[in-house]
Amino acid sequence: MAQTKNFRFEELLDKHHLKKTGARLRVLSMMYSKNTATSQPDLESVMSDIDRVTLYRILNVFEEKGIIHKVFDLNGTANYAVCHADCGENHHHDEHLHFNCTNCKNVYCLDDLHMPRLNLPEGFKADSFTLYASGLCPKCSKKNASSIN
Amino acid sequence: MAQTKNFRFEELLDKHHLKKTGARLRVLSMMYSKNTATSQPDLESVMSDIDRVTLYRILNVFEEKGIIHKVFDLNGTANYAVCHADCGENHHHDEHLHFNCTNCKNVYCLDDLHMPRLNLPEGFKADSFTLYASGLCPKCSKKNASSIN
DNA sequence: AATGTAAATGTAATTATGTTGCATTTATAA
DNA sequence: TTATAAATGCAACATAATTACATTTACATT
Ligand SMILES: [Mn+2]
Ligand SMILES: [Mn+2]
Ligand SMILES: [Zn+2]
Ligand SMILES: [Zn+2]
Repeated sequence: MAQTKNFRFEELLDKHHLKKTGARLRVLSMMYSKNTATSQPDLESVMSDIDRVTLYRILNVFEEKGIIHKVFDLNGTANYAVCHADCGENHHHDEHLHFNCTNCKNVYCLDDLHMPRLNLPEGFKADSFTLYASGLCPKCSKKNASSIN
Repeated sequence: MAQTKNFRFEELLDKHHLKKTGARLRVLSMMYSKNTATSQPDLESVMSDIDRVTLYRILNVFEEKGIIHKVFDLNGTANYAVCHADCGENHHHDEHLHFNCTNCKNVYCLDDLHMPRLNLPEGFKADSFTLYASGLCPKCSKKNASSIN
């Protein structure tokens, strides 16, 4: 039931010493219910009753706490996805592939795809990597195959 | 001398059937003179006499023609860099590492670093990849090492 | 249960980024 | 030289994001 479901997010907010407000619970609920990232514009239109500034502040504090991470899609639009790795306050470890479907515009975090180790040119000291790919997601490539026009 | 230098860019514009205008030559000259990408805000402030809209249009047409490519840095800011691969009209092949220095904010295109082949989960059909890394560039890591406070 | 307070939200204003439509200018082909 | 398509400039608009400050609310403490 809905109550049990929300309890999980209340615990999460508690853990990070954040007050349990309706807006925060709704943002968490929405982001955790999908297997793709959520764009800022989508969040804004879905939660149009919540003030835009509040939304930005919620997203920022969630990112700081390591609850979500930001990823820009091919158009430079900010998208947000829940962190699965052991992310925490100012410690993000979201080194996975971000797949951007050119058809449905969804951004998928492909966590299980471990980052290939590579040796940078002399002098460069990397502390984080992100891999981007674009193309067709499973749903869209299937649709595409059936509609051979 | 300056005349010889500019001749190279005039040829480039010719090749792509673009008119040789002062604004375009200046943009080319600036981007080719650096070994890092140039941010849109930087371009705008350096070329403040050129209209903002004109600048956007120049960048867009250069990108379409395969002269430059766009890359978003860690803050989602648009940066532009010259294409070295065999890019052309609507054919980009800039599948290299983009290194974003967290200190000087410069974006480096590390062309020689070829993309590692990786197998995506069932159903995903990728047609382009980009690898991002962030950390310290050679200059900044050197500076950092000497100033142990 | 009442209350004090820091945290969170709302509101208004401002800045940055990017686009569109239209008038004017200019590069260049003829 | 001239005609014209291409390029630029300008005004208006749209969206994204931030800042400052006033108000409300969650929640710890009494
Ligand atoms: Mn991700
Ligand atoms: Mn590049
Ligand atoms: Zn798709
Ligand atoms: Zn640097």
